Amino acid sequence: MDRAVARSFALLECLVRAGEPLRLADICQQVDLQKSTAHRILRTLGELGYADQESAGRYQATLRAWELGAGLIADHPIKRAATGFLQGLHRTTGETVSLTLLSGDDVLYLDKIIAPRPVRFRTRIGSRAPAALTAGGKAILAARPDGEDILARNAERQPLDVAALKAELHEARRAGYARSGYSPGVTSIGVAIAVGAAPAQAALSVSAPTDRLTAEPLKIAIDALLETGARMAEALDSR
Amino acid sequence: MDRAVARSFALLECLVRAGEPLRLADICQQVDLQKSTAHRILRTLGELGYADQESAGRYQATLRAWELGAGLIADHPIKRAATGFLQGLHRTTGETVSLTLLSGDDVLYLDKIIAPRPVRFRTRIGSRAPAALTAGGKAILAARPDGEDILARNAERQPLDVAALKAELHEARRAGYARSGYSPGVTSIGVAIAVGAAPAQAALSVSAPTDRLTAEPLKIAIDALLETGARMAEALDSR
DNA sequence: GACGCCCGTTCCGCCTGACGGAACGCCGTT
DNA sequence: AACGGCGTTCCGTCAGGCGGAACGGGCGTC
Repeated sequence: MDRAVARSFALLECLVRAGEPLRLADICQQVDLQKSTAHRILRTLGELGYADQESAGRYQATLRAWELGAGLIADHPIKRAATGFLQGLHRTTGETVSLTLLSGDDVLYLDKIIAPRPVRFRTRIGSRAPAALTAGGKAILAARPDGEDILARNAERQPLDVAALKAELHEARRAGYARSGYSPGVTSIGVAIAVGAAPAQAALSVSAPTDRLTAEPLKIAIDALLETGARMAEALDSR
Repeated sequence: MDRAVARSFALLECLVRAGEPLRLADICQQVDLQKSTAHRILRTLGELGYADQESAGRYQATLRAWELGAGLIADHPIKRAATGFLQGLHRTTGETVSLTLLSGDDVLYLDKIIAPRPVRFRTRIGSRAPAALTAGGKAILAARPDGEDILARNAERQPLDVAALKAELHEARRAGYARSGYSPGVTSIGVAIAVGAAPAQAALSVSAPTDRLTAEPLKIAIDALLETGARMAEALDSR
C-alpha cells in the first residue's frame, strides 16, 4: 500500500473535515506526520488543485474534491432513477423525503428534499448513519438475507437493543415498510427498493416531526411511500 | 511533487471521468502507467475506499469521493447563503436558476434549480464552463477589475469574439446584469454577487428557452434577478 | 481438450524519490 | 533586541515505489 498515497488522502480528508483553514502544525498533529512531509504532500495537493493556502499560510481544501464527487453522483443510476419519485413523494406528503443507499453497514444519504417547514434533525446529503438507526436502513435490512448480520455489526459499534430491532425488522417484512424515531421528536418511515433479484440496497423515506404525523397524515404518507417504492422498483426492473 | 500522489489522483479522476468500470489495461493507457504501478495504486485506492472492482475485475470509483465532496459543499458560505435566494428566484420566474462561482478562468456550477419543463441544455452541478461564455460568468467578469484579463485567457483556449465580449461587459456594467446565448435556443441572464469590497466571485442566473422569454417575462426575470442579487449581496455583507 | 490469447495479479531487484531532522527566514510579541 | 512559533527549504539516508517479467486463470478458437 503506497504510503504517500494513503497520507495524501488522509490529509485531504483532514482538511475537508475541518471545514476551515488549518495550520500546518495542527494538520501534522492530526494525521501524525512530520512537518516537512505534510508540507510536501500539501504542496502536491495544491498543484493538483485540491488544496490551497489562504493569506495567513493556513491550508484549506478547495472545491476540487466536490467537483470530482459531483461527476460521480450525476450519473449514478439509482440517484437518477429516484429523482422523479422523490419529487412525487415530497409533493403528496409535503414532508422531508430522502433517498438512502446501503454502504457497508451504514446508510448513505444520496438525496433529499426538505420540507418547507424546517425539521429539527439534520442529516446532510453525503452523510452516513448506522443502518439500524434509520427507517430507510431498517427497511433495507429487513429486505436483505444478511440484514441481521449488518444489525449485529451495528450493535458492535454502539449499544443497541438488538432483540427489539430484530422484531422491528420482522414487522417491517410484514408491513412492507420500516419505521424509526432515532432523532427525538422525528418520525421516519422507509421502504426498500430492490432492483432485480439482487439484495436491496436503496430506500426511500419520509421524515416529519412526530406531532405532525397524526393518524391521518401518517396513513397518507405510508400509502404514498409504499406505492412510490413499488413504482420505482418496477421502473428500475424494467430497464 | 510526490509522483505517487499525483498518479493516484490521476487514476481516481480517470475512473470518475469514465463513469463505468474500466479495465486495468485501458486505465494504464489513459494515465500512461505500467500495469503493476497502476495496479498497486488502485489497490491502495481500494483499501482507502475510493475505488473497487466489479466481478469481472474491472475497476470503478466508489461514492467515497462524492461523500468527501459533499462535506465540502455543505458548509460553503456562498452556497448556504444562496439557497433561499435561488428558491425565491425560481419561484418568481418559473425558470431554471443557477448559482455559479468563479474558479480560475472558469465558472463552476455550484447549485441549480431546474425548471419543471425541461430545457435543451444541460450544465451539470459541479461542471465548469469558460466564464466568458455564460451569463453569470460575464456578470462576474464585468464586475471585476481583472475581468478583461480572464476574458483574454478564455480567448486563448478557444476562438472568441473578444471585441464583442468586451462591449458586452461594458453594457453589463451599465445595465447591472449580463446576458448570454451560448447554448443555441437558450437565453440566460446573470448578476454578479460581490461580498464586501472583494472582487465579485459568485453570480445568480436565470436560463430559459429563448422563445419562451418574450419581452414581458424577460422583464420580470430581469427585475427579479436584479432585486434578488441586491438582496443577497446585502445579506452577505451584513454578516 | 489442448492451445493461445489476454486479462488481472504477483514477484523481485534496482534505484529513485519520499522521508524527516535540522536549519532558515519571516513575523508578531515580549 | 531577543525570542518563540510559524511556514518553508535543504540534504543525506534508505525505504519503498517502480516496472519489467513471470504467473495463473478464464475464454474463445482450432
